[in-house]
Amino acid sequence: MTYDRAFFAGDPVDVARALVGAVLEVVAADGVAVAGRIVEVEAYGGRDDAASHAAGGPTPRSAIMFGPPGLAYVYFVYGMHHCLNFVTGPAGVAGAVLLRAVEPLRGSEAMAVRRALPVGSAGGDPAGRELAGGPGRLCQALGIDLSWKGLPVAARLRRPADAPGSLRLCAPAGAPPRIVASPRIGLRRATEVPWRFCDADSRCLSAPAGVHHAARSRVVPPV
DNA sequence: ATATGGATGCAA
DNA sequence: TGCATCCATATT
Repeated sequence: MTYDRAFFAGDPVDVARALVGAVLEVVAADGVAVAGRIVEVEAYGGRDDAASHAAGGPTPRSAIMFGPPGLAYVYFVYGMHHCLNFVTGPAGVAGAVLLRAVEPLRGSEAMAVRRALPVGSAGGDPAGRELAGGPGRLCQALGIDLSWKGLPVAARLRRPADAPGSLRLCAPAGAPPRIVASPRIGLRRATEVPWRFCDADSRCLSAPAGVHHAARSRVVPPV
């Protein structure tokens, strides 16, 4: 799997499912590099999706969702949190995938510092869920804010090394994850579509897979 | 359960 | 220009 423009040009639901298990590497503005395994995402559509920022057409905030695929869409919510999305679909068709949780792989110390959590194993959170289990936590742990909006997601390593302010995706390692689909979280509208995709075996989810909607959760085959 | 906090978008 | 809303989190 290569995470190039053609990959992101697909349907947000397909892209979301395919992203579970992928490794996200981030070099923040301060030069600190961290990496995490994507364990929870949500798909958002265009005008047809009432819960999408793109419902009702482009606005200054959501216009990027109507543009070319493979760019970061970052927005600010609740006065204190950032959320990271990847734009999907061909230009003219709005869509995005929200990154809701990653499992820390490298740089968990830096993540803990950014999250104002105790560094080291004394915190009693060995799974690291508090580091990046949740869309706002994820952005804080990875050092992502509004200035990242519009940045392309690179599929390959830039040489000799990625410059500060870069996003990169790497193919999953090991066995493919068991993926659970369930309704999206925190929405008031369009709660019926099961467009949240979680690694069923991860302990770093924002909330356990399917707890909110056990009856409407199901294991889905990989893309 | 509730306080927090600022941008966004639409109505007025 | 005002105001309800918002893809959340930490704390009680």
